[in-house]
Amino acid sequence: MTDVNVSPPSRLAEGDSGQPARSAGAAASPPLVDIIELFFFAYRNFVSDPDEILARFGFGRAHHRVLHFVNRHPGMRVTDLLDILRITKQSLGRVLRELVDQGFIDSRAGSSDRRQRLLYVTPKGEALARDFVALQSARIERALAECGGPEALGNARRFLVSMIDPEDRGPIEKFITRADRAAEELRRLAPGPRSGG
Amino acid sequence: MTDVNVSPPSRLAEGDSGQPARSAGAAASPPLVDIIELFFFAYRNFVSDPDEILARFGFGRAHHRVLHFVNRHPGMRVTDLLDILRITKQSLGRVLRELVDQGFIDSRAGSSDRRQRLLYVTPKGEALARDFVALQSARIERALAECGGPEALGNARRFLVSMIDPEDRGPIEKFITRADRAAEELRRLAPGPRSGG
DNA sequence: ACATTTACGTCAGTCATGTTGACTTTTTTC
DNA sequence: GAAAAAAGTCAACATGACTGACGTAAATGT
Repeated sequence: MTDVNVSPPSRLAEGDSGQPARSAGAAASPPLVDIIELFFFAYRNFVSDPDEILARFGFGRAHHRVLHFVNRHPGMRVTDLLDILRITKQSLGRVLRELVDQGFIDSRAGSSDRRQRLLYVTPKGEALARDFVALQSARIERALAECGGPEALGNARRFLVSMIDPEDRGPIEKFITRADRAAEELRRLAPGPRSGG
Repeated sequence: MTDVNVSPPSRLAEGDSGQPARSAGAAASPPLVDIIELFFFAYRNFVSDPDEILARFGFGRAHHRVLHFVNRHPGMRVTDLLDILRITKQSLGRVLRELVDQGFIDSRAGSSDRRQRLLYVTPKGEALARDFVALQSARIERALAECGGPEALGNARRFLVSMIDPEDRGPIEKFITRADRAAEELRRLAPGPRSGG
């Protein structure tokens, strides 16, 4: 099973087509431990991309997450955000209040149900959210380009989806497609005032 | 499900021919934002796998990281660990002390340089570290199996490596290969009672 | 030999972000 | 009109990061 070459230094750079060694419970270390570690290091770089910008506003990574998801889903309720982030409303409350106070997020009462607070990014908030997406997208683009073929994007997406708990995938994919569709809609209706400013 | 191409599939194909929209604030969202979000959700699931076990010992994720890396690199110095984890020695100190006090990690003075504290997992610590690796490996194996072909592992590895800052890759790859080689060595010398096939 | 540097540890304080639990207000729903 | 839901708030606490200062032992350089 572990006849996957461990020694050649090029192991990481080259994809290797060795077999994954189906022995889930016990041993099976060698070929998968590196994925565990690469995932750790990659994610650490990934989330630290926005740090410098965040620091300029006195924000942390929690602010980034909140801003990102509100930007992706304008008009979302506080409860929706809690479901996505899986934190308590007390934790969210602090961060959200700062974002609202500093004019990055706007919170309006729902029209059909006035108990709800619907969350929107302000233009200022949208600009910041776009900066973050641009930063992280640049890293992903570079990575995909390094991977070569045009199938790299699909491969990465498939892998990441498969890494998610099956029971979480439905909601997450629904969330993503809905947000993408809404963004596309917006782009069609109001083309192009962006990127100029 | 995996072809969440909600928008014109052109973006990535054009990625190289067109300009990569490098300047912050340019357009270019649709196909990459989903990767950003999938990375977030996937990593969250990934790191929460060991939580239940950790809680049984009153440990947190910091303990997991320390134990993992010490297990991977027996005899590593405290400074090495600090370099890898990129935290301060004060932060590491607390966690490390708890792991030593509870008998998961052993800290011996170096023989050639007696200022050094060389870190080793105890049998108890090794068992725990192996549990964590088994848990996370199971998720990765399942994901790779879902991705289909035998090239899925290589694809994932390439993608993750490419997501890492280029200047970090050398040290990280060196670390991983060295650890793999040492582990292989150990397996050859002392074929444990544990390792299945 | 002595000064410097290195490796490690520790005290003291702070910050960011998470947690529980209890409670209120407003509004919708049954 | 009672119950439930959405949101907000207060208080207390845990974790894991941070800075800065200081101490001690051992290696190293001149």
